[in-house]
Amino acid sequence: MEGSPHYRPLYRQVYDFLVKQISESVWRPSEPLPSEQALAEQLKVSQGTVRKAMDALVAERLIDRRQGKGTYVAEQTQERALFRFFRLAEPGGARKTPTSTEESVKRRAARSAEIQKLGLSKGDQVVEILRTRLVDERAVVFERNILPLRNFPDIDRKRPLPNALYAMFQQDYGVNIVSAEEELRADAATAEDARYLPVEIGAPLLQIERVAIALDGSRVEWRLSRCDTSQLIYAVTLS
Amino acid sequence: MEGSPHYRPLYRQVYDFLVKQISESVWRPSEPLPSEQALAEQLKVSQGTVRKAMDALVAERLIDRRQGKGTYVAEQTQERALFRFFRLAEPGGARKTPTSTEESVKRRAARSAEIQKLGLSKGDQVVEILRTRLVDERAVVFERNILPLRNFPDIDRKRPLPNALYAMFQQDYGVNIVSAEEELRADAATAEDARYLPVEIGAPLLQIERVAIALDGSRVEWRLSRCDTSQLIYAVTLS
DNA sequence: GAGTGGTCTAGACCACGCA
DNA sequence: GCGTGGTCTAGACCACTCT
Repeated sequence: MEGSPHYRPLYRQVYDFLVKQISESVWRPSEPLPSEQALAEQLKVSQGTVRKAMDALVAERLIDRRQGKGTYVAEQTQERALFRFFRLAEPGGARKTPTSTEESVKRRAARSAEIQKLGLSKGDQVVEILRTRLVDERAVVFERNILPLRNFPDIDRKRPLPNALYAMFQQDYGVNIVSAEEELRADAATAEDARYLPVEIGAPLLQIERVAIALDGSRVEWRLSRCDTSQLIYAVTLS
Repeated sequence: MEGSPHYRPLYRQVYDFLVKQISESVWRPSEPLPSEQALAEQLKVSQGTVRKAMDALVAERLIDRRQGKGTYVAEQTQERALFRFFRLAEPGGARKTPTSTEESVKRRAARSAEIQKLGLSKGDQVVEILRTRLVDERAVVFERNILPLRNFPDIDRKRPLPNALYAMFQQDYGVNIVSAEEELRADAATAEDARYLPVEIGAPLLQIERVAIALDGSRVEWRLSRCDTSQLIYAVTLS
């Protein structure tokens, strides 16, 4: 009793171990984990305990279980990464695949808003990406991404950038995005918006502000999207 | 093996049984279920199987487990129902509690858009509720609700309507809302919007269209909210 | 101390994928 | 037919709440 103020179930410890292996790339995306039995023996716990730990990882979409085959580290394919967080769709729900046109990629010192949103320190550098995203060959989103350079050391030298950045985050930098906090509001189109999107100044746009959260809880992307929702809608399911 | 094309695990059958008890109000909101052991004996399965079935119910927020005490049918208090689905908050995430002013409640025949959205039949009746919702004494949302009369027989005679309709749905009609599909877009304020909200015609508003889904999968509410997001934002966490 | 949910085990058996 | 994940059991013990 005394000496252990915080009770920590066995399966939690197994969970932490598994997360560690994945985040340190001991097991890499699309590779199989050892079987549940093998892990149970290695960690000296029962198969049920390993299973319970894995249940949480499945829920967080960090691993995939395939009955009869094995358990694999989930891979963020372009397709999967896109549809997980890109919410623009046709009214009714049919998902649309966007393409993206890169406008600019710049490295610079972080500004105070960015320092605050991303939990950086003064003097830290960031990479700013401006893109226009098209659906059905129509420009519908003008997007500004801010990435801490420390998490993505040479990202400003990679061209072209893929459509789904998060797949690249995982592949090239070992950064797994597990969730994103979004704040939406309606706003009038500015002159800058009108330069990138076929809208009139003053037209209503949907602004999406996103902070993406990595596996270790750190905030690794700040994104501001200005969306023309005259043809598309932003779809969410609350539960 | 033949004769059973669809494999149906035991815990699924237990799950179905529990859902049935709750949806038929055999166990009512805030009341305790029988203990896991008691249910296991009654249903002739092991405690672990009952537990696994209940895990799903916890995830769907239909029951609450309290260690040392028991398992209870989740109760949609005003507070809980509100914060579960009402997403307007201050920038940064601090939740705001809205109040509501009732503008009108009318019973009428369903229109074709409503028939389609709610899966009704021609000639079915609906109740239409118009409300203005205030945050910090400021009108920020103008809202139109469409409810099938068949699900809520005398709802047009209840006054005043509570702030959180879903708590009343559960309490008075046994209807549990488990999820909601929302479609958001930016739109310019119309003359009607300007009558209810302190905004200029043409100002950008956030429109939220929601279909609420009940425990049995049926769509029981269609809601259109027009929101002034000059002070507040719509907050979601994607995961 | 009695009763409830929560964890953990060891072992059996089922469903599935593949060679 | 073997190996993997998926289900199910019976029983032990732990943590928590209330009396």
